[in-house]
Order: sequence, then C-alpha cells, then structure tokens
Amino acid sequence: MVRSTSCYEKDGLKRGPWTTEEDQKLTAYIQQHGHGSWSSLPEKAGLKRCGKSCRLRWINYLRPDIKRGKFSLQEEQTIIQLHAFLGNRWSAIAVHLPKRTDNEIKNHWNTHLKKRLTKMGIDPITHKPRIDAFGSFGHGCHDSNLNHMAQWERARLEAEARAASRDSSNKQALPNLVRVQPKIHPGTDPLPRSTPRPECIDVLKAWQGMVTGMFHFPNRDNLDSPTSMSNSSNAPIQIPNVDCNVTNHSYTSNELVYMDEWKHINQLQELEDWMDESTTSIMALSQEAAYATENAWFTDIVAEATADFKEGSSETDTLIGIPVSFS
DNA sequence: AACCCATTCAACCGCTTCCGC
DNA sequence: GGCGGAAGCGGTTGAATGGGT
Repeated sequence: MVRSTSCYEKDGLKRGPWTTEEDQKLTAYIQQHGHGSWSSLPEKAGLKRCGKSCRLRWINYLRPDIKRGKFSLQEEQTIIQLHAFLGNRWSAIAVHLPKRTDNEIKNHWNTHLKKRLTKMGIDPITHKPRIDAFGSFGHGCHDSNLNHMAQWERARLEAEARAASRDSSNKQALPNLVRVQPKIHPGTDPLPRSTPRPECIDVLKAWQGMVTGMFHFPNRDNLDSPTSMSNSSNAPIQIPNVDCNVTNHSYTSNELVYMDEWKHINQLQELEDWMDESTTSIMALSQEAAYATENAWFTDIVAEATADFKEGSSETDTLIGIPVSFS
C-alpha cells in the first residue's frame, strides 16, 4: 500500500518547532502582503515550510489579535456551556471566544476542563452527572427535555458560527484579521446585510435581550453566567432548588462555578417548557424586531437555526416525544 | 544531582469540505 | 456531475517542562 505524502513530508521542507527567524519572516510577509494562497506563501516568504504549517503557525500563534495565557473563569464557563451543546466542535466554540484559537480551546479542554468535570463526577462528554450527586439530575424525563433544548440551541449556535465564518471572509483582505477563519473570498459576502453585523456578537444575548423583554420570567438567584440561556440582568429566572448532599465536602471556587453550571443546565428544563409554547411567537417576534432594528443578520441566523433544528428534529422528535411547531 | 513520571501545548496528520474548472 | 487542489477541522503526538522522590 502506498501512503500518500503529506505536505510535511516533502523533500527539503522543515518540520518541528518554529525558530524566531522563521516567525519573523512569516509575520513580516503576511503583514506586508496578506497570506493569499497558503500553498504558495512559503516560497514567496522564503520559508522552507509547507503552507499548511505556515497557516497553522500564523493562526494559532503569530496573529496579532490572539490573546494568550490563562483562561478566565468566564471563558471557562463559556467553553463548558458551548461544549455541552456543540460537542468537540472547537472552531464553532472558538467563534464565541474572541481572541482564542480553536487549538488553544481544545488543548485547554483536554488538559483542564475535562479533568475538572470528571473530578466533579460530571461526564465531560454528555455533561451529565456520572453519579446521582445532585439528586434529581439525570432522570429520563429531564434528559428528554434537555436534549430537546440542546438540539435547538445547537442548531442556533451552528448557524451563528456559520454566519461568523461568512462575515470573516470579508475581512481577509486586511493583513490583521479579526478571527481565524475559513476560506478566503475577498469582497464577496453571500449574505449581504442591510447593516453590518456587530463584531463577535452573541446572538444568544440578542435573542435573550429581545425575548426576555417580551416575556416575564419568574425570579431567580443572581447566578448569571456569560452565555447561558438565563443570562440577562433583566431576565430573572428561578433556579430550581438543587439538593447537594455534599455536607462533608468543601468546594473550591472553581468547583462551585461548575456546580453553578449545572444549575444553569437544569434551568433549561424550565425554559424548555416555555419555549415549547412560544416558539412560533418567538419566530414572528424575532423577525419583527430584527426588521424593526434593521438587523437583518439576526433574522438570517434565527431562520437558519430554525431550519437546522427542523431538519434535526424530524429524526429525533419522535424519540423525545415533543412536537415542534415552527411557522 | 539524577531520574522518573505527569502535564502541557505547539505542531503534525489525515480526513472532510469547499470551490473553481 | 466529476475531479483536483486548497483550506478547514478535530484527533493525536511528542518535545519541553515541572514536580516528586
């Protein structure tokens, strides 16, 4: 069997850690010319590396807009929440963490967060407790609701990630790009919008802001988190009481944050009930609100997420037994 | 000081997706 | 629609580093 030669294995090409000199060459070239075609860049920049290696080095390390160093608690919370919905879709997760690369997030997850969740008895894959440490968690009925909610939320996040990718295409012509991102089609935007989409916007927040302004939620504790469905200072939602039989264990601040995380996930059940009743209204209202504010991009995303959800739900709604009605 | 082991993270690998022809 | 090249993505690897003995 003949193994195809990867770009890294071609004759004369260097592999392994990058030297300062190589970094300087690559940075100088991209700042002056933009990266253009990655495959032809190494030769033009005078580097004995394959284009793929250059791309990776630039995207994950050399870009000027990268934030390096320790992840904040808020960033960690965001990663956990998004991972619960998106799974190992690091690039989609990275869209919601400005200045962090997918590689960095992936590494941080694998080396820190995964272990921390495991230590707390939470399965890092399913994001459910391995043992019944929190009383009511993990029950079948609740799982169904959570799945349903997660399904919708996943579709929404994916649509948003796609939209972010599309938007970033327009920025490729600039030497200092805002995000890692996909294919380069300078000057083309498949979805021209009446107004520019805000940078790194969290549609979820926009959605929440809009929706929570229209609906009344019961009170909740002040356990806000950056991206959770319940995050809004004017959208108090009651956190279901959680029995933690943990009297003989003292928790670190991090652990408490993750316990808080679980409370948020539990809250989704409450939101789920509400969403079942009002999904149709939300769609109509979102369009109204979006048009009213000329933020057509918002509607695009909601519509796309809805379409995705409909697709996905056709297979799974029978399973979870919840009818979905989108107009 | 020397060794071992665990952890971290940059870089690699190979598969998938996208896009132009 | 098929093909090939380029880019994107997620999993994995391995060198560097740090801590323990």
